[in-house]
Amino acid sequence: METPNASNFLETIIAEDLAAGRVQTVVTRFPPEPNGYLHIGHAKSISVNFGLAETFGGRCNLRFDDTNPEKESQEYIDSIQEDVRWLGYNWDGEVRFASSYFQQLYDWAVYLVEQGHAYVCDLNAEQAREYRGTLTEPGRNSPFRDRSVQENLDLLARMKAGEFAEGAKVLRAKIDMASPNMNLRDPILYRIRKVPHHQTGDSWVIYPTYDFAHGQEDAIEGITHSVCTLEFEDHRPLYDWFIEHLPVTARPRQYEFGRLNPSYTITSKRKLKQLVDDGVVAGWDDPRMPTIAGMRRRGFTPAAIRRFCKMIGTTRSDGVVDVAMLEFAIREDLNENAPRAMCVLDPLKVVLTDYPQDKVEELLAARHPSRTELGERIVPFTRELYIDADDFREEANKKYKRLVLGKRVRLRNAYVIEAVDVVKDAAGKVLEVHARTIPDTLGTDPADGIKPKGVIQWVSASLGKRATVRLYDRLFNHESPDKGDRDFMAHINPDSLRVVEQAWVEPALVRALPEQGFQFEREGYFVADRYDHSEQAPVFNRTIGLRDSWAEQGGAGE
RNA sequence: UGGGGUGUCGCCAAGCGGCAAGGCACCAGGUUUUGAUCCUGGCAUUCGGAGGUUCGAAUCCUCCCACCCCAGCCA
Repeated sequence: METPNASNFLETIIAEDLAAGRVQTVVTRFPPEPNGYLHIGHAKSISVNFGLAETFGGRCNLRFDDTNPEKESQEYIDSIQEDVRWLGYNWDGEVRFASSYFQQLYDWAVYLVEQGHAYVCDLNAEQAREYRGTLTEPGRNSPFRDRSVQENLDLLARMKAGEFAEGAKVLRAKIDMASPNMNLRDPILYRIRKVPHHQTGDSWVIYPTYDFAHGQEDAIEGITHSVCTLEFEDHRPLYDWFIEHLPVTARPRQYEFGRLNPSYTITSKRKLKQLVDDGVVAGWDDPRMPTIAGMRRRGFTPAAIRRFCKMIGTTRSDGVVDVAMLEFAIREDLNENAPRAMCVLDPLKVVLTDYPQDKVEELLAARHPSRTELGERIVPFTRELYIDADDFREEANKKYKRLVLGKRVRLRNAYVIEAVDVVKDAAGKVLEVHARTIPDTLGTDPADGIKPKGVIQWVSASLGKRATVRLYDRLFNHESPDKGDRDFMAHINPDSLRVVEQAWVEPALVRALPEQGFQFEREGYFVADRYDHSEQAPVFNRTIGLRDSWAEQGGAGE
């Protein structure tokens, strides 16, 4: 068998395990807790886990790590499955739930008690913290640590039966209160929570902790490589301890990689939830959110997200990835695949005084500049048009390549025109531009040799359609909005959303399907809103602007 | 001041003792009916620092420094 070309440390490990015969088939899992929507950081984890299975011809499970019913809900379970599928991944078999292993987990807890490896502790949370010691001082043994097996068995059964109040008792592993690794100072296995569970209803009043559940879930499912993020590294000795002390039939191994931290972004479910709850954004799927659902609504494609995840690599170092890389990924995809169209965001009327009043020419325009197979669309040309106010100036220096009074410009996919006059209001504001069309300039330069310097987009004033365009920008104006103890709420970008209620788009655009993406030439990439767009009331979201070296040079400021 | 990690170009990242890949960003040209795309070229005598081993070190050894994670009955 050919050894796959290892391109990251996990692939190297797996390739060696396969080569050494330690595992026959690679089985990984993506194990989200259903307590929030998936975000870009999860996309990386999904890419890593499903990607590993794919690379080595193995399997990847989707398992909900639902051991804490208080924070979880069906809404999250549904959204997570939808997001994973949307990203283009298929999990092996049915969706799994940690909760479906509750009985097995409980039986193993009983086993540990029988072996003298676990005990019921009556310390309350505060006392437990005191007994635990600190990072530099060892903890002290709980006064309940030496209860008899018989008493522990009885107490555990009564915990399960609901005889005790929440917080009154916990089940703990008997390991080492002096361990320098805090996770080994008699960790808690079960706590009492008298709340119904979204999957198991009220059949349980005690729930296993992450530490007692995760590795065993992996063992039950035959996971060979349990991949998680760096902060769980200290938990690995405990993960291994349970596997070694329990009669499990498989031997999963945990490996950790560095989580994704994109700049100008937060990826904490708690904080994202706060943005939603405080109304800073319209919901988990607000296009400004770094959630999968939000990015989807923003116009990102699964391919671009997957590409980005591959691009950033998988390592054990933990840093901040420039969002510019994510932006590159979506631009690359959309540049290649999005049909072109014309949209005017800040309309300024242009009247072609030499063009017949009722004449309409149905011009043909390529859907894509290089992919001719995408065909053409019809764009109506009329006497009155809209161009962007920013594309006209009464006077300008030679660096300005748009329409200037007395000068020419190419109307994209149409004629070259020359501005001959302006109409202003009392305050001197330009209301409309009068221009003339240069004859025979469709698809060719002017016969007189005076070539226009630039090209601008336009929309027929009489046949174009009105549309709502939402211009999104990054949600935070700080590169690391929540690093350290920074208050991320103080770094919200107040201009993260600008709604243009009366943009003009070429008529064909109103028939766009929801979620269809376009490049509005010279503006950026846009998508018909997944929920709000309709032919009668078109709504487009800006996914990302075009690269703009003109603006970068300060051109916009001239 | 305990334990566990990580340090290669502004950012991500290859490299695993033989003479510093690649991508993003940036800069300079060229093409262009999108100031986009595309194309070309530039961008680490140096790998957190200091010693040491070696003919040879980003790669091995020693010490030091910086940053991240851990004291939830969260995951």
